Amino acid sequence: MFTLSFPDGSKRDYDAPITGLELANSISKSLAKKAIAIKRNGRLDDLAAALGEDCNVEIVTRDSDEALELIRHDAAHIMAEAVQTLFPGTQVTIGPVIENGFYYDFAREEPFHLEDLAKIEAQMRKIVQKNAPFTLEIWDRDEAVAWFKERGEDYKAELIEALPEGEEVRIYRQGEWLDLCLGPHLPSTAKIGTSFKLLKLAGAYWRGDSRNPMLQRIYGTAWRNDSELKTYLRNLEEAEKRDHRKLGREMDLFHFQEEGPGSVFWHPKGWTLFQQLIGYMRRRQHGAGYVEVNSPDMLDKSLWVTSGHWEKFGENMFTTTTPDEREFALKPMNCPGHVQIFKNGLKSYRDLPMKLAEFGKVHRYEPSGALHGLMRVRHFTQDDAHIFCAEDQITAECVKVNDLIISIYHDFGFDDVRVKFSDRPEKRVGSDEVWDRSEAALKHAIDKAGVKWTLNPGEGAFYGPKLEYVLRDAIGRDWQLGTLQVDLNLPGRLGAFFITPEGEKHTPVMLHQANFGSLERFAGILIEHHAGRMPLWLAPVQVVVATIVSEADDYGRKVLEALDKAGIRTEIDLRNEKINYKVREHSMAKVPAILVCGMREAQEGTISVRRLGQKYQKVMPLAEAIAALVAEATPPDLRED
RNA sequence: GCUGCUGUAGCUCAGGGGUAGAGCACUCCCUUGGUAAGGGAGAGGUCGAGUGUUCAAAUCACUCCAGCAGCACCA
Repeated sequence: MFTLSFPDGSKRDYDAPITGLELANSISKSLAKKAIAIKRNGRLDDLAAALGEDCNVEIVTRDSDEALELIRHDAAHIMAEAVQTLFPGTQVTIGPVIENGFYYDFAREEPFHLEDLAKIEAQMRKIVQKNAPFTLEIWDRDEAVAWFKERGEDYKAELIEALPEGEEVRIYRQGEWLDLCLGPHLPSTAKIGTSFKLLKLAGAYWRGDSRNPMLQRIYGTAWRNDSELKTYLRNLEEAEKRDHRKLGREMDLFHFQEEGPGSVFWHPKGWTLFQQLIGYMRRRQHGAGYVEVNSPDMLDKSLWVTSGHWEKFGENMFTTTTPDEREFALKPMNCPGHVQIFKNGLKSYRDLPMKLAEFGKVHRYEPSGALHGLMRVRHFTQDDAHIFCAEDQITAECVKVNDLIISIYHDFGFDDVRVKFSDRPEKRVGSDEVWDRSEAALKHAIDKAGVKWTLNPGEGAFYGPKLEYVLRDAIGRDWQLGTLQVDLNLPGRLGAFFITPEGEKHTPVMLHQANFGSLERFAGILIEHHAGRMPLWLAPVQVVVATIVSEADDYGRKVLEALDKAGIRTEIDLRNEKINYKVREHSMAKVPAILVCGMREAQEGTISVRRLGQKYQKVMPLAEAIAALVAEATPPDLRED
């Protein structure tokens, strides 16, 4: 006898094993109809799975969140069957569920074409209509390998061979077709519904390793119903409108051109935004005890060899040979330069922690396929800083850095920052003992700071473990912004030391930190976050004064002058156009405030304020309007409240 | 870097073996109009670059460059 416990707290005893479907049926016919899987002690399983022991059990219906995962998983299987039906000889590899959808990687000589997606989708709909049941079979490992090999499915055979010893070989059959799979699955193909769509084609390396052959990946999305699918597709379209590359062009912020791949041409408006970011960061750094420095853009190659950068990143550095045949490299980082500044002149323990900050333009020859608007460029400005300290100061300094970064992001409206902890990579400098210490120190610090983090194994910098502060762009892609790294290696390699109270030479620890990270990338993220509608303090043009009739132009100029004096970035529109036209144009240009004046305002000394996104305007005395704008345009770190 | 796709006017895009088209933007003229497009006229392109096929290439083929999506990479 065994007992099943249900979500509502009730319990029932059973003498013989019972399947999920039987259980659902025993509760109610309607539940059985909606049931698509069970959850046993919190883990999903097939509806056909037998329950024979004490456990908590829950019937999963199609309305649940778990259903989405199952639908997408099944859709991947169905897509694989469809592809193999239409393109015999194609090998299947893996096909997992991802956020908002699924993909499957195929091995096939001939490339798929975009037009093929519609055919595959049509075939999928046929398979759905057949309503073939998904059934689980446990196969003998050797037989399974032989079976797949016989059919030319070398990748699947490899996957089975790679299964840990003692693990079952689970095969799910759907009609004629079958696949190796952990499951669980829906009861049958029709249960996935018809709300799916194949979206894109791409290449992807077998097992994620660029030394392996490239497979062909087909991405799809699947939802519970058409309205969910429609909403998702519409959101995708909306997100594309926020793309900073598109907005950058429309708002005249920056551009790229063929001669400078991965290099930004900042236009006056974009550069204004950029300068606001720098100004803000300078204030924050100053307030936190940093001093700003500037180090050379180009340094002798030997320095990069000593630091270890050459060994790891030599191929990604821009170099130049001078007429006297010295080889120089454009700096890909500021740290070696900052170490030189630290080394210049004897440093005492009294100087620690020493915090050097720089807005340095760094140059990295990024692979062509990695370039992406402002997010990934070959020349970018790092707001990076290096804290030289003693080992017993690491924790306290890291906690301060973390607090600073979080507070900075908060000022920009980013409250959902994710933090990843990346530990030692394969290719690294320094002994394991040093790595043990630096990883432990950083971990200790973030835990002390009370930050939630996830582990990113093996993704640390070559000289030390790192925290990555990650934000998401409009289309859901993640980008690293800030970082904090504990480095017990470079200072020693570059010969930095300080004098201890005992009068001994000691190697300092270096904390690498970047708050914005890349200013270019941060600007890109900001633009997407606000869909171009920047908060007043950041907007390149904060106010446009627009006159209704040319008799009001003189008054308009006075308004401009007053705003200028108040430090508001203002433009004036005296063109011979109707006010509708001017309002439309500046609204589309995402100017936060349009100050309109006609003869009425000129006579009364007022102004009509129209804020971006609002349908109505407010007429108020000029001085009052300016005061309100000045208050709002104050950067968050300078506000009184 | 790899796979697939794309490259025509400032922007968005149509066209397609017989030496180029639309809308918006731009310039000029008329219009002085009260909160998201007043009217008219005009100007603007070696069709990404190179090579080849052809009587003829923006159109076809190849190479390169750049961009887009994804993968790999990201100090």
